[in-house]
Amino acid sequence: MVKKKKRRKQSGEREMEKESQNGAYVGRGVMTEEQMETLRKQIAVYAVICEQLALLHNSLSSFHPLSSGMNPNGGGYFDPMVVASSSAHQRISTRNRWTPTSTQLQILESIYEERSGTPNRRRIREIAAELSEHGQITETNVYNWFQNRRARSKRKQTPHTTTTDTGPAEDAAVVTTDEKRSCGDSGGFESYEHILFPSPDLGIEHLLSRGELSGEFNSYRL
Amino acid sequence: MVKKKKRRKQSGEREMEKESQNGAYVGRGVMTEEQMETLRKQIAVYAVICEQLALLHNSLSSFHPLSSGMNPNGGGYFDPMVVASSSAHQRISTRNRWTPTSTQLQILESIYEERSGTPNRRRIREIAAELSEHGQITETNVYNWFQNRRARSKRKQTPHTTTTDTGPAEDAAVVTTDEKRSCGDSGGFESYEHILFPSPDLGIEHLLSRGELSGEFNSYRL
DNA sequence: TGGATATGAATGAAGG
DNA sequence: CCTTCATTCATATCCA
Repeated sequence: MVKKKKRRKQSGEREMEKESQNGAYVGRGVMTEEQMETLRKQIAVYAVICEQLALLHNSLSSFHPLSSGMNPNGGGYFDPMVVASSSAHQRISTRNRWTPTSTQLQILESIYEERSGTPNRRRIREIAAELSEHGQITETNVYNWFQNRRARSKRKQTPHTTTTDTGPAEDAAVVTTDEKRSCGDSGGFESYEHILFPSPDLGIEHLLSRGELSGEFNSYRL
Repeated sequence: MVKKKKRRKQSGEREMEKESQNGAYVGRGVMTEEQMETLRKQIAVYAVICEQLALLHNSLSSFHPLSSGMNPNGGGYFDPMVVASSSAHQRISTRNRWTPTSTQLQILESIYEERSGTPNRRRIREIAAELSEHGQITETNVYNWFQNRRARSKRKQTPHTTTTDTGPAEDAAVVTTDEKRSCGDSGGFESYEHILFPSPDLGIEHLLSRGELSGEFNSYRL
């Protein structure tokens, strides 16, 4: 998904091989200053965009006013009940529900896509190891995630319109039942090809606009 | 061969100007293929980072994906959402959520009472079929309704003493890091700090590779 | 008009 | 794997 502009390299990596416009001959493997400048610009642009996104993100994600504390592991929070009172009791520990970070989710999704079926134990281990780079996670989490993911995506049932729709303009619709939820992105390397050389002047809004990124999915169950 | 330099700069525009490490001398204004490759990687990294941030941002911001998942049923009333189906993508900012009609609600309640147990799938189907006579509804709706009904009635007995009440030991929690649903945010920003400014030199494989796949599935069981 | 509450839906985890 | 529960999110609705 994530349809990027079809524009491919606007800084021809190609032409750099064929000629040298600054006069000095350069063999394959070098590029002109101009070309280099273009690349530099692109990097700068990305840097800026990243920065902006980061700022934007920060401003948007405000912390919750009356939230209770979280445990340092980042995986859960304090339990609302039993706090004071009781004797030496394991403070935290109560209910720590793991929540994947967006990065983790993306990775999980991409893995999920490449092959159906729940990964075996070894694979789970690997995945967990990899994901731990992006946040707190355990093998059980990974296991559960795949179980749930699979089970839930399987409910695609026809929303059996149940007739009586009174639907005057009810278009065919027919839920596509793509069930691939957001971020599907092919976690492959090839996926970055499209975005390798986008127009440097694209702005933040451009990046954010492809927001709906959902392949779609909803209504699971039965 | 990628030596992991500890470099931190966000755009290595400098070094590409200074030397040619592949031996071939190149005048100012050109760069070796290797250097160019480095730049290209950096760009790719930024592209990916931007993408990640964008995704992250989307997941955090209030509106979320869900494009056409739910079948257009507005229950008793219509929900103001886009119409023109011809246009491919438009902003579906409002999620339409099912709302039982009063008739449906009555039926649901009565069913709920007669058998507090959980209706199984078959039962759900029947109920949905019946209720569809009184308005749009899906099995999922019925399922969710019972789920929620049961869960909430059960929770009625536990007056959540959360906040609001001068919680004596409440605020003791002290925020260490906020995680929760918001994935990162506030202090959590550090959680994806590693993808924000990874070492440009090797960030790519870290960010993009995961297509190694392998294996077959066997028993996993944790 | 903004907060409090009700409620549909999403999802991690537990049981079987 | 499938079902169920518990918790949480996002909205709709209400009220002052």
